[in-house]
Amino acid sequence: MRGRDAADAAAPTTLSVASVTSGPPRRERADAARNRRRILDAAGELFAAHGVENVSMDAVAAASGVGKGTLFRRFGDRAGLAAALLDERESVLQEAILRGPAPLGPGEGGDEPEPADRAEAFVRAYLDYAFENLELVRASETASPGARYRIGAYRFWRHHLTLLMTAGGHPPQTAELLAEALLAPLGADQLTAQQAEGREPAAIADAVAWQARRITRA
Amino acid sequence: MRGRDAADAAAPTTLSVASVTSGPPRRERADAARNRRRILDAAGELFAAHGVENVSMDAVAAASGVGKGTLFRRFGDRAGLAAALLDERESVLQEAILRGPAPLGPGEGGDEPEPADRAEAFVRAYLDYAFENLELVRASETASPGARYRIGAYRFWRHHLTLLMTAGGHPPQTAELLAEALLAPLGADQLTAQQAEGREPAAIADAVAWQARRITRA
DNA sequence: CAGTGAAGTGGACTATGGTCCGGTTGTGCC
DNA sequence: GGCACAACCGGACCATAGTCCACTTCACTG
Repeated sequence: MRGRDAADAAAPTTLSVASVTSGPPRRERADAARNRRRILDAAGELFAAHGVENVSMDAVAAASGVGKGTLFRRFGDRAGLAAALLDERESVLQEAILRGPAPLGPGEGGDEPEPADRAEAFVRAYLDYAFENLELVRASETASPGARYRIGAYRFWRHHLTLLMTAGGHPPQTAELLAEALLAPLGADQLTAQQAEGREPAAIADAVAWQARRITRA
Repeated sequence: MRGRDAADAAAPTTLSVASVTSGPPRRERADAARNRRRILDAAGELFAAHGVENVSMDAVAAASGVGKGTLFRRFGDRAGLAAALLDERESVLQEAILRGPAPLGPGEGGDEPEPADRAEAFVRAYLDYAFENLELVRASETASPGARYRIGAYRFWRHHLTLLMTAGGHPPQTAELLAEALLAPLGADQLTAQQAEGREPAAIADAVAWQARRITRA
């Protein structure tokens, strides 16, 4: 991609998964907006009907009544498309983390929740979200190697956990490394593999949540 | 692939990365053996010269003087080829874990090393290995989504860590989940991303090693 | 040493993600 | 209204992973 569209767009409070649907700096042309909607709608239906893995980008383009070039121009690549589809549900979670009630969010002023509690709550909330949208999340993370770490949302999760780790008593450098280490088992590929092995989401959540508590306190 | 070669082969003590180079149940035909060597040699050179990412399977086939069909028949896919190339160095590590001196291995009979010490030693040894062969390991893990978890070696690492976790006092179910969670930040993709972000291998090792200790004890 | 069939071979073929660019169209400005 | 130009469009095009299968070769057997 020559990466114009997919790259620009503002930097809102919540780091959108791909910063695609948020308001662009200069208003988007009407035909472009129309095509975006069409693509998103068509992709949503196709994915729901046949499973994300089984839908080619060609198919999405065809079903949207749009050329392949347009599709890629708007979303960059397969991961970008998946990310855009995820965007809305994901920012709900981000919102809850930033401003929601404790322990997931900071809660009302006064009684600060424990970092370990917040970390555990985050892990559980994230896993709920991820398992509910597993195919899509996976597509957004594994389209190309390293895609996961480039997504805006990853930065958000990492930043959040880094803050919690710091609050837990870790020095800044270490905090970020630990945040990353804690995020690793939440990768969609890992979750998919575990699920394929017959592991229950609840069991996974328990294990990672325990780990999160344990790690948070220095 | 119709998966004959890449799938069969015996199950030796050390689970080879792809069980490709170990002795097959029925002796391999001479021409096949010769081609395998050719391919491995050519691939090794090409990878070293241009970087794993920049070498297409076509190029490997051409440089080996072998048809593409042969290449894929023997190694299944890109990941399989990378795995075969890794096989030797990797089984050195496995050997050290199974029978080497403490704390990485079990040591001489008598003074059993602490599980936490062994877990830390494993993490550090594995990271040494992984960083030294990062491109290849990455290719073996990310050629197709989920490839990592299908590789024989992954099972080996997981089994080893599961044992240590159990020894650390965790119930079996949890132990395996924690092993998996601890393996996650050792994924080549993750390591590559961290490195790209300017993180030092030593710092990463310290963080994950600390985490390993912390997690091992129930 | 010839016969036999399993194992092995190679390259044409398919599928698909992603790129390119000549032509079109919407928008702000005079 | 009409001009100018950036933004946008679409589909031909390319590269590459992986599949298929008609044909060849090895190694064992009588």
